[in-house]
Formats: sequence, C-alpha cells, structure tokens
Amino acid sequence: MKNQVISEMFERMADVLEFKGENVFKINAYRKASRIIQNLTEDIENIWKMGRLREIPGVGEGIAKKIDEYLHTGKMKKYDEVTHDVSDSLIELMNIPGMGSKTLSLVHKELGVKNLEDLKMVIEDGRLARLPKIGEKKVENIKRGIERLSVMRERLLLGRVLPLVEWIIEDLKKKTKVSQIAPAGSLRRMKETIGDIDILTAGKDGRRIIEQFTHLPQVKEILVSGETKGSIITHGGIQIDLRVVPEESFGAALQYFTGSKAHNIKLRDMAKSRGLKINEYGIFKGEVRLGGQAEEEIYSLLGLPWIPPELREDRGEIEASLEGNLPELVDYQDILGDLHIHSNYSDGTSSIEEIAIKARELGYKFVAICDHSQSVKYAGGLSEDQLLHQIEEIKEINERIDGIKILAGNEVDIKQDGTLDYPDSILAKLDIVIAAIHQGFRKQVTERMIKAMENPYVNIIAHPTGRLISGREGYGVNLDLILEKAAETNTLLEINAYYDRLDLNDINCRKAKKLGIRFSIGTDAHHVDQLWMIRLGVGVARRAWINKLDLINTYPLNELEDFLKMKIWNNYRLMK
DNA sequence: GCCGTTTTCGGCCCGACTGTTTTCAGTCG
Repeated sequence: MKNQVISEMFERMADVLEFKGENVFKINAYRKASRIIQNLTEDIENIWKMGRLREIPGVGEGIAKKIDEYLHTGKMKKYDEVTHDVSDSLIELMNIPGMGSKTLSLVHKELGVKNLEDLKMVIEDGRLARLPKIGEKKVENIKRGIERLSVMRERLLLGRVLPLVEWIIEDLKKKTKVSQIAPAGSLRRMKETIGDIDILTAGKDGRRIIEQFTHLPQVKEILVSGETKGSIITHGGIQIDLRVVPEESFGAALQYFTGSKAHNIKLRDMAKSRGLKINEYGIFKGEVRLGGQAEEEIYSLLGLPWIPPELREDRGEIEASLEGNLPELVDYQDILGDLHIHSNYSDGTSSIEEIAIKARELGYKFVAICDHSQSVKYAGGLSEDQLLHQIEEIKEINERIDGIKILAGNEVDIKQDGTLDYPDSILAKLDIVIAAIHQGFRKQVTERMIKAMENPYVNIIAHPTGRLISGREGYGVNLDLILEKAAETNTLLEINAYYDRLDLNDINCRKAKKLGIRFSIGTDAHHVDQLWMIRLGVGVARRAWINKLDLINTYPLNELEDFLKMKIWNNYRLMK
C-alpha cells in the first residue's frame, strides 16, 4: 500500500515549496491532496489501476500525473526537482514555534543556517538579531520555541488527557458561574492523540472566570491570563487553554475550536458560495448575524444536519450530509457491556465479583471475563484446570448476582506455530473466545491470525495490529488479508479500548466496515477503575462511521449469545 | 495546483496576536 508514502511526498513538497516562497495556494493544494490520500480507506494503487485517480477530491490533472508517474516508475521527477537542494534538517526548523517559512528562508539566505546547531549559534552570537525585521523579542521567541519544541514533540494520549480535562471542567463548574462549558479541539473529536487542550466557556465576567481557572489546584504555571483567554501548565506538564466567549457566540466558537481545520475550511468555503460568512462569533449575511448561539445553527444555515464532532475530519462527512447519508453513529449510551476484561485469575487485580458489581453500576447487561491463556507465562496465563475452575466460579456468581451476566471467555494466545493455546474441547466450554498474538511478533503473524480465524470457536481477533500509540510499531500484519479472512469467516475484529492501544484504529475500522465486518469493543481493563475506557473505544467506532448494528456490544444479551454461536453453527452446517 | 448553482479564469477560510513597523507582514490555530 503506497498511500502513506505518496501522501508524505506531497507533504514534503509542500513544506519545501513553502520554504522557497512558492505560491501559497499551490502549497495548500499539495497539502490538501496529501491529507486526503492519507485518509483514504482504499489502496491508491487500486484506484490508479481503475483509472480513477481524478475522482479523489483535491487530485487534479497535475497531481494525478505525478501519482501515475510514481506508480509506474517508482520515481516522481517533480519531487526530486523540488526537494533535491533542500535538506531535511533545514526544513525541520519550520517546526519551531515562531519560526515560519519566511523567517527560515531569511535566516538560511542571509546567515547560511542549515540546521538546529547553526540556528543556535546565530542566536548566541547575535547575528540573528541584526537581520532586518528581526528584533530582540523575535529572537527570544525563537529561543523559547526551540526549548518548547523538544518538550512538546509528542502528542498526548486521549485516554490520559480526558479524565484530567473532565476533572478541571467539573472544578470550574463548581467555582465559577459559567453558563456553558465544554471541551473543544481534537479531544472533542476523540482523536487518539491530542495536540493542545482547548476548553470553551460562555460567561459574562471573562476576567474573573480566567482568574478562577488559573488558580485551580491542578495549575503549576500560568502562561497567559487575560479577559478572554487563559493558558496554564498543569503539574503533569500539560498545557490547557481556556477561552471565554459571549453566550450568543458559544455555538459558533465551539464549532470553530472543535475543528478539524480541514472540516472548517470546507464549511467556510460552502458558506462563501452561499453569500454567507462563518467566524468564531457567528454566521453572517453581510453585517447581519443569522445565528451562532448553538452549533446546530451554523450547520442548518448551510443546509446541513448537525455533524457529530467525531466525523469532522473532512473524510466525506460533509458530502454525506448533503446527500442525506450521514451514518447513524453508535452512541456512548448504546453500550450494554464490555467484552474484554482481565480478572485476578491472570494479571488483573480485581475479582470477578468486583467486576460484575462495578459493571452493573455502569448500567451494563453483560461483561466478558477474558484472562490470558496458559502459555502467556508473563501475564499469569491460566492452565486448563484453572480455566475450568474459573468457568465454575462464573456460573456460581451468575446465579448469585442479578442484573448482570458474566460471560466466560478467554484471550487465547495464538502460538508461534499458529495453533491456539487450548484445544477445541476447552474452547467449546466458553461463551466467548478472543484470539490474540502476544509472542513472536515477527513470525508469520498474518498466517497465524488467518489460521486462528478459521477455528469456528474464535469469535474475535484482539488488538489486530498490535501497535501501541506511544511506542511499538505493531506486528507488521498484512491487514488486507486479515480483513478479507474476517469477512469470509464472520470473525469479529476488536476495537481494543485500552488507552495506549485503540487498535483497530479509526481508519482501519472504516475500511473493515466497508467489507461488512462487525466489531466488538473491549477495554482490556486489568482493574475496575479502567472500565471507563470503553468510551475511548466508542470514540474510535464513531470516528469510523460505525453504527449500532456493526457493534455487538449494543446487542441485547440473548441476541449477543446467539450471535456468538453463529460461527459454530455455520461451521456445523458446512460439515454436514 | 485545484475547481466551478455567479467562474474554464480567477479565485482559493478567517481572525487574533505579535513585533517591527509608520501601514503591515508573519505566524498561528
């Protein structure tokens, strides 16, 4: 799949052209094409083979030709031409906050700066400050930018940030008289990683609200404190911005600060062609303000239904809205149970009973206990006897506790030879079987997973790519083959909601959905306090345009139990 | 370089803030 590499080439060209001072609109055209190609769920090579490159939005004659050339020859002349005389280390300097393309090219041209070392040097010896249009403050800015760059390199994980933001919002609600308050930005879109945190409020006394905000106990350092904007660093080193807007602009501001940028640009473009104008204060016709108190007003005045934040990535949601084809997304309240939880039988720390009681408190109808299997020694995998014992205990608790059904399950290891960690006779005793790779990440992972899916007792493949957001690359599976097999065998794919996994991710889920594959969400929780993470999984599902029917966590218990047996029944029919 | 219910040429999202400037360019989100 060449989508990624082609997308990166255009992004690179955009960066270099920006540095060279090319026409801004041309640069944006490359950026847009890059982003859209990155978001494609289809292999660009397939699209190319069908002669349909030009049907990709943002791909016109010129870019189509370049893609065609690259896919034919493995080369793109224009790319080489544009980038050959500019090094990576130079272009990377544009990432420094305060250092844009104009400043960089000035610094490069006048002082011969080629990398970070050079830049630091001309700051130290005062040559930078002597350039035209560069003053003391600008130098100071860049200097701080360099320091910040090294700190803020990494984006924050959604699952780390969400609880903190909600805590702060609750605190602010108690301490201030804000009429409305909500998180915005990529957090509200439930993106798996967050750049910076934006919270939006409506209220009259902005200065006072900001004052309260900057004096919360979580605050370590105040960066900005004004009438409409406050900015702080928490003890955990996370930057949070709070903005206060007038009540009548809350919807417009929420829409604006939620983004994404690409989604907003498209909306504004639409507004323009209808003689309207959108900004963070409202939607206008000439001088007349037509709305902006609620987000819905912005959308409805453009002839659109309100679009859920999770969809706002310019991945076709605006077009779908126009056609009346917006999906009916699964809702956070639709979840009736968590289908991947570890107990203290293996490496979890809560007892099955604790889990059942907590799940019932959460309003669930069922939970699946899926501990590790015997060969996963490092995680206390269960021997056959222990598993049988666990099944008995689950039966006993089910009889004793009302209002919740515990499903006896297991996260069965797919061993290095591709066989499963328990014989079928054991698997047959379980209500739900999740198969997973935990060892031998480099050994024929795709083939092993395919073999596992062929087993009629395997309902679900856990964390199918194995990636960890904060680090590990993943197993290097051939996902297309996995998806094909999952569709063929009616095997579900897991959306593992553990905050560092979120695997499958949104784009891959959407791809799978198009093949008719269904999903299950499991938190992979190892303690009852981690059960809340199911929301992260639902966020992924919503970002993947998934509806209730696609997700078995929304099925009433009896339908779920039937569904989980379907694969065995089908297999039985085939054998007859 | 893309694109078209005002356009096949002439547009291309919008505003705030900052700093270096005598009216605005650069950067950011």
